[in-house]
Amino acid sequence: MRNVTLKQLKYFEAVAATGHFGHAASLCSISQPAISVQIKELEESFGTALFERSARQVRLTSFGEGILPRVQGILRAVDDLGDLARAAQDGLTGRLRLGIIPTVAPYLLPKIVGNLALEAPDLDLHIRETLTDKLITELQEGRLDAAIVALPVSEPSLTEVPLFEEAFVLVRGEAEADKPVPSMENLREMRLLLLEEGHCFRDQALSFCGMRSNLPREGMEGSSLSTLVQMVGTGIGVTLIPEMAVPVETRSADVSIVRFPAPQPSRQIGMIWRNSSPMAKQLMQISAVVRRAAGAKEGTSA
Amino acid sequence: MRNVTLKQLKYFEAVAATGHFGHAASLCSISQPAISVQIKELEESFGTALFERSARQVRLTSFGEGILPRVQGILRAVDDLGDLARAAQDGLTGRLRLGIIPTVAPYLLPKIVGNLALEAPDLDLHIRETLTDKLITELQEGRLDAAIVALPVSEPSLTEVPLFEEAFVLVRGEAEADKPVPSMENLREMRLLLLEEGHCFRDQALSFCGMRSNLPREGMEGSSLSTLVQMVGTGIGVTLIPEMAVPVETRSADVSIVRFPAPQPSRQIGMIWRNSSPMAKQLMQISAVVRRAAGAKEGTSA
DNA sequence: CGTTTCTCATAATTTAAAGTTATTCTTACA
DNA sequence: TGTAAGAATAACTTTAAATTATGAGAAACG
Repeated sequence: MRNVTLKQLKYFEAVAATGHFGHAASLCSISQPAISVQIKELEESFGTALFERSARQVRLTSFGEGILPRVQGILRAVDDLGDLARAAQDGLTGRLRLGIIPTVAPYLLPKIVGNLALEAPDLDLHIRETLTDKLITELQEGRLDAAIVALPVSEPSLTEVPLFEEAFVLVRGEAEADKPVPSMENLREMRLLLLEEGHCFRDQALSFCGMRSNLPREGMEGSSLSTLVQMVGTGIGVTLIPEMAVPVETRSADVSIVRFPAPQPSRQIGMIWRNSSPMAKQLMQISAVVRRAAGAKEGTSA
Repeated sequence: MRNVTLKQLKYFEAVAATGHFGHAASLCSISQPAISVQIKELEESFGTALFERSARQVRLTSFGEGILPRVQGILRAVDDLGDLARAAQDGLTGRLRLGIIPTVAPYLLPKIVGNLALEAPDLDLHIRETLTDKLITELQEGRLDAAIVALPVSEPSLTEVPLFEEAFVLVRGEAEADKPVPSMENLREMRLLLLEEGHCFRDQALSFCGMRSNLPREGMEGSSLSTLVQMVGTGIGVTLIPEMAVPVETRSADVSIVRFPAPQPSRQIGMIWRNSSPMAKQLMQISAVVRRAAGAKEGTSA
């Protein structure tokens, strides 16, 4: 037995609707024999007549009558697939699983969520905050759709798009507020508080200070920027934090902020996703939204 | 845009299930390129990717994930059509709209209904009782599937199948119970009570008595055999009824029954349906059930 | 009653779609 | 950096679905 096709079901519906092979044919924009043959094959597939043909009339058999609503349901369901597709492709809809590194998430997220809620209300946003390495793994395993990290990540299977440049500022005790900007040498002599191993910002800070990553002394690591700033407030040492974190983290700590003269230390934050991601176009749109949300200078294309 | 086909949906389901084009292909018993091409066309139809192909893995996109359950629903619905067909064709199932003439219905129906309930429990039986002319009209208009009437009807568009031969008996007053069987001449002199115009049995009775149909005198017509027998019981005249009606109609009336010597007057009851009816096979089966239900001598085939 | 008309079925042929094998391209992995 | 895995592409074949033309059966009509 040959298989049932959607075409046959469409023709069946048309004949049922018109009660006339010829009219059904023109309704389907094909010739009458084409309909006849396809209906016949459908009947052979079922092993039962769908229509009763008498000279002047074409009537549904009771079986045909029985399956008609089901057939209509099937055809409608198939059409709906197309509608879904149309809804899904243009505009930002559906689920977006976005990873963000911890040194960016708390400061950027409120803005992102707010902007996306406005500009992409149909987007179902899932956020995951963790270290860069983990984000990359999850991205490659298909458990995330995109991630916001510090560039570059230099994974050949991932596409990078810059979002904004983020300067680092020095956080020191409130007492030193009026002292001059320390030189590099000064900096190296200070007790620099760092994030734990794994945070990319830790490496970026070390790199700026021209230190090797195996330098750190005991008791000088914190698990978040917030902790570091609090530690600075107690006078243990100094630390670096990204510009973006300043308003939030220094609000309630006895610390002062120092901005370096140009060339300012900084890092580039960007968005990454699999090269193979079919959401690329949407992700590009989303990256633009995020960029605007960050209120930062436009990055150049990857 | 080319149309979506059921094949494509099947292949889509297979690839989604296996996460591998090659495996999906062998699952569908076709070659891998065939799957690739069909999936690609499906994606083009939708204007969106269904799968994300990276070198080692094939993953559903969120859109693909979204439509997968719907697609499975569609495929299942199509399979169900086939099941329905199988259920409908063999065995007596579905709706059967059966018409029966009034001079047969009350006596035959109880037996038919009982037997069909046993032998075709899945049959949804609709009964319509009315005059032959109306039954034939409704049959030809497709409002009935079959009818039980007196043969012949001689409609070229209808198939006739004999069910049984039914003798007529004379009903006269109880007082005349011991009188001899009346001759034809006697009969013509009696006041013959008849059914109203339109009943075929009226014509059959008249024909047996060798009378013209325009003979009847006022006040001698009844609307049912039951009425006629009651009238006979009051002594107004005599009547003819079919053998089958005897047990029911003479139970509570002061009448006596006379069976004629051979050649007995009789009529043939049969079943009719449209030549074009696709239920012909089933109707033939049903006619056999009805024949057995009537407990009558086997009729010969039409 | 034959004849015309309506309408579905069938036949012959063409066109289009779907499948096959062979090959290429990409990417991961040793 | 070469090898292997797996999807894509190409060239070609097979199969399915159209088309046009024709046939055949029943109703309708003069």
